[in-house]
Amino acid sequence: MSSGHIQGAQSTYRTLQVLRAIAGELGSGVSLAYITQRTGLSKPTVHRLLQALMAEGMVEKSDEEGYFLGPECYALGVIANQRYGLREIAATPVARIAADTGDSAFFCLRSEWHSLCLIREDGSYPIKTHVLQPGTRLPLGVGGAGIAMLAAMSDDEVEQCLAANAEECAAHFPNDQRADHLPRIAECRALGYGINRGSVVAGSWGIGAAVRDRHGRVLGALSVAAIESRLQPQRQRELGPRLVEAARTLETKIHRAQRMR
Amino acid sequence: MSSGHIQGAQSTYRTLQVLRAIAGELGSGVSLAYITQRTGLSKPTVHRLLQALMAEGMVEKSDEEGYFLGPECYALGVIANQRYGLREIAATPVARIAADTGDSAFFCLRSEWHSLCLIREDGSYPIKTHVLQPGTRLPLGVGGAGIAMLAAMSDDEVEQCLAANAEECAAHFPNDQRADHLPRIAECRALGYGINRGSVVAGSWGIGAAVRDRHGRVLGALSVAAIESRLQPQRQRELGPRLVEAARTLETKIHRAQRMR
DNA sequence: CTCCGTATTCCATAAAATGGAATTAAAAAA
DNA sequence: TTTTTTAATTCCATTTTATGGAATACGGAG
Repeated sequence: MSSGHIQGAQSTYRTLQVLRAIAGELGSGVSLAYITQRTGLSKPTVHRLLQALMAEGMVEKSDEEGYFLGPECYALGVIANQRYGLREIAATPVARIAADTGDSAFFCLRSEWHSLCLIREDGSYPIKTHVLQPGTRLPLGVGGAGIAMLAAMSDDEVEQCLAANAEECAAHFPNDQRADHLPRIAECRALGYGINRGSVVAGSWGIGAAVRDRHGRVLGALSVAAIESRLQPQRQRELGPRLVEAARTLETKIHRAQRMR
Repeated sequence: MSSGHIQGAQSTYRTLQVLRAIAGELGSGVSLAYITQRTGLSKPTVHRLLQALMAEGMVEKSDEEGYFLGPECYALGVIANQRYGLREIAATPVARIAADTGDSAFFCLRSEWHSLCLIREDGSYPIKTHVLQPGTRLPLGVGGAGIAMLAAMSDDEVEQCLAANAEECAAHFPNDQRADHLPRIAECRALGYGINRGSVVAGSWGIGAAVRDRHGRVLGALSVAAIESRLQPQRQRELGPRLVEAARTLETKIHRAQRMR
């Protein structure tokens, strides 16, 4: 998928490809054949890598459901969380946005070419859109957060991303093909925030603002979702900059957390 | 470290070795030299693997502190958590043990040859031992949970573990050398629960019971810690079986969670 | 400037990973 | 039950990739 270019580390890339093919299906198990197909690797290769990953506890296999991520992945995540405790750091701003706006607020994490919903906080407004739940994984470029993240990347990365997700978008998101993405990205770059006008589920609109790490890489995005009527242009112009500001504040908090031991 | 034996996957093992060498220092960054020394791999090899891991977001580097786990590790953990949500599942029993006994209760996760504290819940008794915090990592065999986990493994694994941790124990835990471990393991196997008689910090005692997955592999352990005077033999005989029972109940919950999608 | 510890690059060699094809196991159909 | 189909696993000669010694570059400290 990603064109691994460090020389002499092919199998490292392949190992990670396999892990992510499994991760891509979230909690549900996947078959060897599926991984084979998704990664483009040969059957014996995938099988060999899986055996090794299983021996190390990174992957487990259930007879009924196939392969899924194992306890060592979980442990790695727990440890990464010590430094990288995005959930804790982002929880406060997300809650505040939800409280202030009355709508549902989110923090989504970038994961490969996808957006992974980490936090959801509902606001007080009685009609809530339930498209994004914690754990929901959408291709980048889809949804408010996804648009913001994609727009925050280089054209080159955008290109790679659209290529990587083309198939999935074609299958699940008829309103998120290549031609639909580009103008939204341009708009987002101009405004600073991304606008989702119901392309995932009709009537469910959203706004997102990207969050970068200290090196400028896109980490994730803050976003707000509401029904169409609550996100008309005037409110977009109100919420957008508010989200962007919150994203900036969050960024400095994250940078600080990453700096100290 | 672990003698990877699946043929044709050397670099997968090496990649994971590097990741774990970094994870082993928890949130703090490590140097290339450190990883080199810890894994026994050559400098160019480690360097190459790190470049690849960084390109994939599994590892990050800060100029001041060196390498640490990156956002993709975090994301993997979040996803593994969907199925493997040990924290959520174990939270209730841990809280109940703390409430019932009045002492601090813990759930520790097995991570390689270490015990990683996931959950700590304080009881009502006013003197608390603060040796184990969430995130604390101890060699297996050290502490109540660690003894229980180690004792639950095969003699062969115990051997590997002691070898792997010998250096660390020698450096940090003078009361946890090989000769100290073996009788404790024997005791634990006889009783069903492990007893830590202050070998980490004098006066801080503990009891632990191992938790296995559906395939019998050790996942982690429940434990209780208190000051010495609160864990004398009579109370050990009271708490031990209680912990074991809680561990059994937890196991069935975990197995059920792992079975369904 | 030099020394020293650390990180990075090079490249000929050795070793490991590869994948086509064969085999086996597991489901599905007859 | 047996047959058919599909998926998983093993084999092994071939080729590519990973390897690590040595050389080089970097970054303080004196």
